[in-house]
Amino acid sequence: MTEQDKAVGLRARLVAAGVELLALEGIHALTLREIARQAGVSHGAPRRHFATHAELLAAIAGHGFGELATALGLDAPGPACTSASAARQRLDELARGYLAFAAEQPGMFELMFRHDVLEGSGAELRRTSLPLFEAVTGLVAAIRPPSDHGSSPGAGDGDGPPPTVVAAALWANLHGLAQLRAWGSLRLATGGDSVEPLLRATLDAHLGRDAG
Amino acid sequence: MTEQDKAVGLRARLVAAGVELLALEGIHALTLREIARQAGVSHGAPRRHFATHAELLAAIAGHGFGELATALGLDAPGPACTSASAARQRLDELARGYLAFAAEQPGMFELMFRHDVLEGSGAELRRTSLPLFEAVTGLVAAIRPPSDHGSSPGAGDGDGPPPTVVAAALWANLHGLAQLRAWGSLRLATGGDSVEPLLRATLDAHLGRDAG
DNA sequence: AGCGCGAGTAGACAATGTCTACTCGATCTT
DNA sequence: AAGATCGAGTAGACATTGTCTACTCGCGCT
Repeated sequence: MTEQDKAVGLRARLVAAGVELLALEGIHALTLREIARQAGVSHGAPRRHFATHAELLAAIAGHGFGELATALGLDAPGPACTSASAARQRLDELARGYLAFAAEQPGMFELMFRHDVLEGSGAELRRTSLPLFEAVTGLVAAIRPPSDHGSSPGAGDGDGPPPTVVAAALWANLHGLAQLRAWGSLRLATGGDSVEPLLRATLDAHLGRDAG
Repeated sequence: MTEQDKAVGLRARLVAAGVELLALEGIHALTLREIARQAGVSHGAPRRHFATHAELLAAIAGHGFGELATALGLDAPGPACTSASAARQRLDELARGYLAFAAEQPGMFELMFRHDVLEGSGAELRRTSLPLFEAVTGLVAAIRPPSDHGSSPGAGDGDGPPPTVVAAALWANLHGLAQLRAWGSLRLATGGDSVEPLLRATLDAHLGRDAG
């Protein structure tokens, strides 16, 4: 609405208006016309920058992925976390940050993983979550290094699955926790709505119980 | 459309039309008027049975929960699964059934966990998933019985979290796997789109690696 | 027989996404 | 420097949607 807003271009202004609207009113308020209204332009203006409504929503979701990456500290490369305990602690931070983001910005979190609304633009957005997954994989590998002591792979109670698999399973677990909490199922299941014991059980299950 | 359809009442016919439409066209086709069209009535007819569009969608989702319970064999009480290995095998079945349902009926799975569209009716629907959770909890308890050998709680590498927490974490993990696979993220993360290794890693992580 | 009422119909209304015609101001050409 | 060009935003039309409000019809009841 201000002069500075006008300077940044309508595209960014529309995304900003959508983000604000999403946080304030929820996902149902993200109509094309309402976003245009909030940005102070006519309902036909967004079409110059986004071919369709879904593209605008995808841009808003993209902003959310950027915010998530920032909240998790994935913008800067950061220290390598060589020691296992440091990696474990970093994974604790990442997991808590992920759940906190989902809890504090439920509308944005929901939009980010609504593939029906993102449609074609979903593929590119999915790539945005790749750095997060790679970071988790690296940390998992730091905790459980690929032991090269020559045993045959997959024989009995060996080293367990490779870090990629552990990281994906852990990520899915975190995502499920966030989703079910947003849905209110955890309150029903465990009585309280605290995710803390569930988060601890999840991390312990996938990464081992040794460190905290 | 047939005479028998008319006999079962419009309410059930609308739900059936919605289920069929959801499986065939996806969630975007579930408009009130399209469902009414599919059921062969005017667009005002559903209002006699469902006060609002969301209520009709909630009824369709409820049908989905029933189908899921049937697919998982939760309608009949079934044998108690006293032995740990039998319980573990049953959990394998449940997990695979859950993922299979999400994969085979993606539209229904998505609708079932879209709390924004279920609105007020969500609370009742959430209760529908309670039997599933209780079954998982019981099986987890059968695998890891509450050891009463008197050690102080939470002291070091003891018995781990109670079955309720393990069951909830495992359920969240399965749900996250289903969700991320539906979203297409697993293909990006692990290369292949097979959930089998992820499922195995998940079960092993939460239930221990001893049995298969 | 007359009446009431449940159930479905038809139309109206506001709101939405998309499309098209148009306007206006800046930039570029000759 | 005057006129053409084009990007960017406006305004209106159109089909579709959810909801609301008469209205109609058929069945059972007193």
